[in-house]
Amino acid sequence: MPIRLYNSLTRRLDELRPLEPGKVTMYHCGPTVYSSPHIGNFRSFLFADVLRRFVEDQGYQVTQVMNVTDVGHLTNDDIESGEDKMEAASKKTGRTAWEIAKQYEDEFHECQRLLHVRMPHHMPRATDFIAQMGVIIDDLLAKGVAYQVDNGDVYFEIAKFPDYGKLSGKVIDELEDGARVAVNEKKKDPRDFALWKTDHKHQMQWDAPFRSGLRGFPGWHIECSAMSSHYLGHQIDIHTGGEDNMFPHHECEIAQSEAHTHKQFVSIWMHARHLLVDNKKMSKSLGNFFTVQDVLKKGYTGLELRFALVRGHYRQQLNFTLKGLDEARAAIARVQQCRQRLVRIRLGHESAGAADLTAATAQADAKFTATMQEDLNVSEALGVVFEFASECNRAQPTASSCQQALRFFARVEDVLACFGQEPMAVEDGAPAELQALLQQRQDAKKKKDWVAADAVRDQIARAGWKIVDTPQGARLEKV
RNA sequence: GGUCCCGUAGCCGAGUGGUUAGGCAACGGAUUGCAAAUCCGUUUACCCCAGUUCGAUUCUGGGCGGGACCUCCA
Repeated sequence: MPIRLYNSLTRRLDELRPLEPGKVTMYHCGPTVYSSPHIGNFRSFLFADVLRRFVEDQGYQVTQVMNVTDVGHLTNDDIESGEDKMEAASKKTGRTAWEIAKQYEDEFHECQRLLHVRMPHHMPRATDFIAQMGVIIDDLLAKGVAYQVDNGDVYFEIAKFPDYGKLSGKVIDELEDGARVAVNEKKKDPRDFALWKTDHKHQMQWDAPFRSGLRGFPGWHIECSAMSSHYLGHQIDIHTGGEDNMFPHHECEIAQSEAHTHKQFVSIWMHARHLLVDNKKMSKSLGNFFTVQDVLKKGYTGLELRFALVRGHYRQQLNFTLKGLDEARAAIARVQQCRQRLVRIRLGHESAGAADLTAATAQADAKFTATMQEDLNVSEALGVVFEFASECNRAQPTASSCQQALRFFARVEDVLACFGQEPMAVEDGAPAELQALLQQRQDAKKKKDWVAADAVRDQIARAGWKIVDTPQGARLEKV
């Protein structure tokens, strides 16, 4: 069965058919490093991560590139006063744009780690690709699809690229009601977008690679064309981003890349819906704005946050709440509890039964694959996982069945990474002093001294462990 | 104003033209000294109105409500 993915370009589910059999190239529009990454950013990046993991799970060799935008992302692309976000952050803080970029890039990587993201193979910075951008700009000028205005700015000329609008479906009439289209007098068409901005005062400035003497910095869109072609070639299989990237960013990428190469830039465009918080768009003014660190400071783990952000279908708005994180915690515990028991039976710490889970495991595995193949239906796939966990809990399985079931859970973890590693058998992990306390409690229980027994239980709980009583006796589990 | 998406039980969230999604929460039961975990059972579903159909939550049209993009945002 093929993987089918919703392609924003064709507006239907398309089969993933890599240009090179067995290999898949992916490009993801990454962070603009001018502020701390927030949970909405990571909804998109975790979607990309799950996509990569599942495609790899299906046997493809994936090459994944995610850019770091550290220059050129204007606060407004069309207005002359549009300011580079890095520059704006610099003015606000009194630190250099380079320092700011470094700080937030590091913070971004830290968040990736905390959220169990499989690192992309390449995470290039825009500032390291000025020369490559220059080559493309030069070519676009030579081809006559870009033009330079008197102050040196270079713009891509939309009129020379009839396909402009094919991704977003935007057919912009110049005098659209309600849309705030500011007119830059220098541009031939308001939709024309900047490839190069001439600015001698900009902190981050380079000699225009296509014409010396013109100090300035690149436009935002051109970096993605330069970096994706550098690492992945002129044509790539999948390109992702948040829904807001579709227009104008991706539309512009298509225009400049395809005008440059005359080849179809991307086979499948995928866009993640934005995250809502308390059913509202996340914004600082509403007080519902969370960075990744904000959430972790509240005592939630990266895994719990990952679960909460990944569990909904990527093309559906997902409502994030703190309560949702509590639910995530409970849901994760349910699966880990189940795996814990399977591990114990496999190792002989708990008695095995006669139930054969082979068929149930194979069925869950096949269902998991099928739901994920259909446009990454994570919600339904999680349903399969939970149902299977219940099935395991109900059964008194054989040791080898446990082994099989655990392999399935390991696969789920490899793809979704939202439950955690396979739990250890608890005997392997409990410190000796806690084991001694456990024995004390057993003694107290024997004497029916419930007060003493409960006191010991509380003491163990404070150490981060809990007592599990079973018909076979009591044992410790890490909370 | 233009383009588009959504409206499912207390909450979150899949899916389907006729058969239990799932998670969390709540309640009852089993188990337990009491808990925890686990199992069994239960509760309130498909926004409204028309239409198509033997039958619609699922398709079509209209209405109401929420959201997104068109401006920086993942």
